[in-house]
Amino acid sequence: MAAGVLMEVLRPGAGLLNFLPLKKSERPVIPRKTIYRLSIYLRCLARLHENGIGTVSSEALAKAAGVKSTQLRKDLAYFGTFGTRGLGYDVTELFKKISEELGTSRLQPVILVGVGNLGLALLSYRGFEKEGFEIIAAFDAEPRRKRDKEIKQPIHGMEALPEFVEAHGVKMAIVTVPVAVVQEVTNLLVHSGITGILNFAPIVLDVPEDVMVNNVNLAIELENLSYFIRE
Amino acid sequence: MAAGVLMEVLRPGAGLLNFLPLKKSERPVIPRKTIYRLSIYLRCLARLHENGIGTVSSEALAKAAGVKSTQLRKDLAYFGTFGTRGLGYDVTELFKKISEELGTSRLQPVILVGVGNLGLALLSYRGFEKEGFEIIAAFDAEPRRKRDKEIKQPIHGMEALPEFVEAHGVKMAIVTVPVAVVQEVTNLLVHSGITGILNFAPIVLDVPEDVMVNNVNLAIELENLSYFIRE
DNA sequence: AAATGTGAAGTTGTTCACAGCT
DNA sequence: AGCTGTGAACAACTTCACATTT
Repeated sequence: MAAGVLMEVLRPGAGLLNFLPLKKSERPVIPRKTIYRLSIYLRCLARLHENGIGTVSSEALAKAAGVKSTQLRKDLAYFGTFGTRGLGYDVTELFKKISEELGTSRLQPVILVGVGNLGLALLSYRGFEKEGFEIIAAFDAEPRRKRDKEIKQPIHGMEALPEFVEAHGVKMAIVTVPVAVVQEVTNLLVHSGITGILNFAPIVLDVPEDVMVNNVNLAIELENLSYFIRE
Repeated sequence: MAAGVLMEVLRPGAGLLNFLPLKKSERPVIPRKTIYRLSIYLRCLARLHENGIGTVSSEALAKAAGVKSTQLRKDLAYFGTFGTRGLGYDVTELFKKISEELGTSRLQPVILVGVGNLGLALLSYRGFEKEGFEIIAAFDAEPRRKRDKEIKQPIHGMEALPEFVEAHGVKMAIVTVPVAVVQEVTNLLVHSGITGILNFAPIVLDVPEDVMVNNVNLAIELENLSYFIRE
């Protein structure tokens, strides 16, 4: 599998489509786009593995991921050299290395805020767990309201959020609340200790420097498509 | 060469972070990232307008959009000059100009394929219509299956798709089918005349050059967040 | 012979600095 | 005085070309 998209990250003050967050780790600084592609490579490698393929060339893997082979090799070069010249890469080993680099080895707990249409769908979306994330709880201003659908996660009121986040050491939140309240909700999240936000509201969130926001804006994706397909 | 089977062939440029489709219109070639940002500016302008603000400086608008003011001005420069020096931009006028440039003035019909969890949520998602898109119909392999939720759009069987697309002149499709069938569905869509696809499956689709695919991959978004927020 | 790894070249995108209007 | 518009400088990213290894 693979295929990433591009909803780029917006940090207030830096801009759309910009670069690395300031984070000055000792590790080599890896460009954001490379990180994105590493996720894609990971999914392609998973498919190769499922099909019993043990070795792959940069050419073949790049093709599956939709990039040039030189780019793939450059991307890998940021954090090591794993290939065998004349042969290619060991699928399992490369998977493990990229996985380590991305830090996706462990299961990450995530909360979701805003149990409306979209939130409800995401709560039962299978795609997350398979990739190492688990939405462990949901929060909503009206937790008791009847939903169209049964979900396995509990829905709490907003007032329970700070304590829950601290108690469970949650660092990431998916935010699917209406645009009118999203900044307020964000403030609460940040205050509670959340440092990564996946935001579905069509607005640029104001957050401190050490908090990262990834925006997913479906209307913009459509608009973008519509621009490029017209004559 | 046992690998051939799952290597998705894709057109150069498909996938993540790619560039302009080859489309060489007479119009100035505007970078993809700029187009993305234009959509954001548009939404900021709409909010300014709602708040009764008639004039805005590049500085202020850029701040709302999360970019630098020079970038905003450069973006606009690709297709005209609309500001008044010493004063700024007329909100209504700039909105209109960007809207024209993006071609979002008219309402675009869209179909959705794959009425599962996510598809169902998107069908009742309010965010689209407000931005000029209308999902006019849905298609699914099991159109009669009972859904958890009432929606206003009709759900047709896959066999009805080609005729419908032609009859209604639909150009864009949102694809929320399982990864196992997404390529097959894509082939049908392309064959039916669809040229813009918003794909939620975690795989790189194989499409002809004149078809554009935007991928939305939520697991990758989360993975990306998780990478950048760790210490 | 086949395929990786990488410096160098090339391309694209962003920011600066300031000229030029209003 | 304030703010836009833009060439030039800069930075990031991609691709090329090829030396290197198996």
